[in-house]
Amino acid sequence: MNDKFYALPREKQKRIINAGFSVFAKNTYKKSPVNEIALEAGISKSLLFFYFRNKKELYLFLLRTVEEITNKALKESGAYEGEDIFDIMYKGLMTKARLMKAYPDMSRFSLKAYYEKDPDLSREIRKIVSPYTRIETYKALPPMDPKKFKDGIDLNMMYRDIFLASEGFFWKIEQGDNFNEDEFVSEYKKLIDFWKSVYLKEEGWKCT
Amino acid sequence: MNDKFYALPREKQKRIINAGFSVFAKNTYKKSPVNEIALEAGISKSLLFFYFRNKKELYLFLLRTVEEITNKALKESGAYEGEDIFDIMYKGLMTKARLMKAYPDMSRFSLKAYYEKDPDLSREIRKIVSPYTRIETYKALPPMDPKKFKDGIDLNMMYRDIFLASEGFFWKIEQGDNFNEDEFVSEYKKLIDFWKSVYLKEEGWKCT
DNA sequence: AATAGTATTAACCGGGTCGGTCAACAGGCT
DNA sequence: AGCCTGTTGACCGACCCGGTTAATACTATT
Repeated sequence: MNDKFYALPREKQKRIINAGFSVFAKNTYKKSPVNEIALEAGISKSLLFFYFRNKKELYLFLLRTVEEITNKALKESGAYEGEDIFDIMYKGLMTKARLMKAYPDMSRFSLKAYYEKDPDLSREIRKIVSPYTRIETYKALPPMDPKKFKDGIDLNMMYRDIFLASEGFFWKIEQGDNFNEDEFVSEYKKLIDFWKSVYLKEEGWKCT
Repeated sequence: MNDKFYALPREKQKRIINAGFSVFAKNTYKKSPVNEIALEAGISKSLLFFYFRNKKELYLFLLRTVEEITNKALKESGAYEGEDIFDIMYKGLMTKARLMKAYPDMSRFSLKAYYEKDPDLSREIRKIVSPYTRIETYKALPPMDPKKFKDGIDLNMMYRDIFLASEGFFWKIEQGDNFNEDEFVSEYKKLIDFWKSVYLKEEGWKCT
């Protein structure tokens, strides 16, 4: 790929990247017209081929970009160091919301990439996509202090419930094209507070 | 469309229908090759064009078929007449499982149809797809007796939690192509039982 | 204003795909 | 053989798509 791309104003880079996410998220790799990406980015197809040698290079660049963006966001949010499970979830939510605002089609793109079947690509895709991204997260639940939770609660099932509801929540948002960040966050906060009230012994602090 | 189609053995009809669901679920209407459908159904493209005048007719037929199938299934399951919410959910689950086994790609197809943008189609799609199918179901929660639930539970939030988790559950299953019906049902039963244990006052009967 | 250098595009090419048609074929029945 | 019904391979014209290239617009420098 042409290094000139990095010299572009960030604004324009993002427009191109998002256009790529959008088109590749909608169609298979093979059925995603480069022209459509260029159009959506507001540039000509020729220029796109000036920055990226060919379609494949563009695609793989986008895939690497996903990794880069998410890793950076996760590190910045401090989502890894968690004391209590609800805190972790809240942090995760905020980063996800920020990401969805900046790159609306990124997650759908990466999901589609994960299931891409094109023989030219699948090998290289699996080389780039970090395996843990799509792992069944609920199996790696963080250590929790059982004393904090109400008696008789099956913690594994609790985590499963929370995890599934979160997935459903994000999924519904990714479906509709109307994405109001504030509403999104406050709705999810309500959910977290509800879970706290149901599962936690002491109805203590609410998340800020 | 040609009435001869209905004279076909049910087996063959289903193969064609499912092939249509599968291909149209993967791609946009415009980018769904009729040939691929024929191939997947094990017949020739020519024959497909013998039964259906053109691509559009085939598509709309499939859409009407979705309505027909789901309506029939819902009526048969008695999912409408519900005493308690968990019972309703359980019935709904079983019908959904049955449907997913018989028509694996149907729900993804109908979802995609809902968001189809093709100018030739969107008008006629909206004419066929019954509006209530995609309504936010959790707003139409059935009348519940508050006494049965533990004190202090926010019933609306409870229903929201359950609804979202179910969506997430179905969504995860629709993603992966491995669909084990038994495992599916038993997993969901576990969830329902968990919810009962958490939300209900008397830990009574488990669902059969 | 002329030049030079860079960013950007319109026009084009060859190969492939797709919706749709049609003449032909296969197989059972009389 | 002749007929009917179900089925297909081969074909067509239009369009699409990845990629190239020659030309244009833009900007800065002299």
